[in-house]
Amino acid sequence: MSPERSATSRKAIPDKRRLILDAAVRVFARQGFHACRVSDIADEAGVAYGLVYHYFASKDEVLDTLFLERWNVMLDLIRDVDSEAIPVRDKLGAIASFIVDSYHHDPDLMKVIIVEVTRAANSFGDTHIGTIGEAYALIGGMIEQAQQGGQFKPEIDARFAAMAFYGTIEQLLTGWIFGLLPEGEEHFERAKWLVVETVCGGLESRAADQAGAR
Amino acid sequence: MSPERSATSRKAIPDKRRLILDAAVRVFARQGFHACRVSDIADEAGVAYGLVYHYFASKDEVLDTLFLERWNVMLDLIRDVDSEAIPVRDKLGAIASFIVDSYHHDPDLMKVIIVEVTRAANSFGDTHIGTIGEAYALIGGMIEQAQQGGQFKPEIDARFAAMAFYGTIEQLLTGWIFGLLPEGEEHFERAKWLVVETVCGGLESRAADQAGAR
DNA sequence: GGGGATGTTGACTGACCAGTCAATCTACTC
DNA sequence: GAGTAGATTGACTGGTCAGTCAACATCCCC
Repeated sequence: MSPERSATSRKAIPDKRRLILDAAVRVFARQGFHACRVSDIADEAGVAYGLVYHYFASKDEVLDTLFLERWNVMLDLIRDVDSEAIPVRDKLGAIASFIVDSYHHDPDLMKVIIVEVTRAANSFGDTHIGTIGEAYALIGGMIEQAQQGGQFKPEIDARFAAMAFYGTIEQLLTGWIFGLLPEGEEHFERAKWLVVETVCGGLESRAADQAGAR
Repeated sequence: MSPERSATSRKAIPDKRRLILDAAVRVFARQGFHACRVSDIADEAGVAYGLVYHYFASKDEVLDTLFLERWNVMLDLIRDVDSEAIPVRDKLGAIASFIVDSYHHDPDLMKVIIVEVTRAANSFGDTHIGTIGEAYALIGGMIEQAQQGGQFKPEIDARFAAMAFYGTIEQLLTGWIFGLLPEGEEHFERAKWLVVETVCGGLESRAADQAGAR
């Protein structure tokens, strides 16, 4: 029936599965994981209730799949960036760009990941703590290297600095998700620059040496 | 029966209510809001199931109460700090200190607030979006003032900068909550300094002017 | 010491929903 | 075109749990 990629996929397996995953993103984003029913996902996807359980063992597994799909892409990107011979500022800029672009292209998915996984200490966050922490650790490693190279000051624990960097980005996304910050192409582009400039360069103007500084 | 503050409180109303709230903090922190039952709260508090509904209209109202109690204390502190005639760095430092100390003194409560409210875009976060946003706005105002005064560079949108600051703190708490960062007196003290130093001064060492800098 | 108000109890109910399953359909093989 | 394997359907079930309520306890005022 559907003309696209019938030649690529040996059997027609992936279509409906993907349909369900994409529908789940929309439903989770709109109602939240706990508040929605599995039937909402099936309805949104236009398939029968039972089909969700043909492709996924449980409601949880649907969210797990969505999270891991995206997070692993990010981990790959971070590793790629890390292996390049470019300044830290550019490395961090590439990561910030990736995350902001991810939100730009699929805000619902990023909303779900942040709201339902990344901060969900008692449910999905706990399940995926290893995977989540890996990203923090990779960024931390990058920063540590920059400290050893003299580009970053050594007195700030690299792990803490990594959290500052990632926390800044995630809070920007949160601001967009909650409608507290202006969205749009220009704002997204500006945000990428801002994250790097804030975390690397700081908010203080270079000219003035603060009176209260040690 | 209980000797403490029987003279202070006209009637013995507050005791059991407080008991329930404190028990709820522990239960929410341990199991999560959605995963726990109201009977868990009652059991933890050592009171009958129905009593929870004598003091609170719903399970939701228990969490609402916990969040508002704490968040309003923070809003008061931010307003107080804002009205003082001290450098921005000290103002931001005072806010960071307050939040870190809050976590130090009652990690469970802060865990619940961050995990269940601050990022819960589809449930409690949405309900309290006004109250939450007020904190961001106050911090943003502080930063804007510092920009006008020349202490902070003007090219970074103050609202975005406020998110960077708050996001950094919240991510540190998240790191502690998930067991990804070391906890303890020294680490908490160090974290306060780190937040301010990172956000105000940046990660880059002053000496080196980056090759890639514009 | 009567009587109203407030505090406290826990069994019960009604709704809700994740997950099951037997039946039906589709597509491909030989 | 019979046979098989996987895809798809949706009615049903079993357990869970928020919130109700009627009864009992305690306190305090007159």
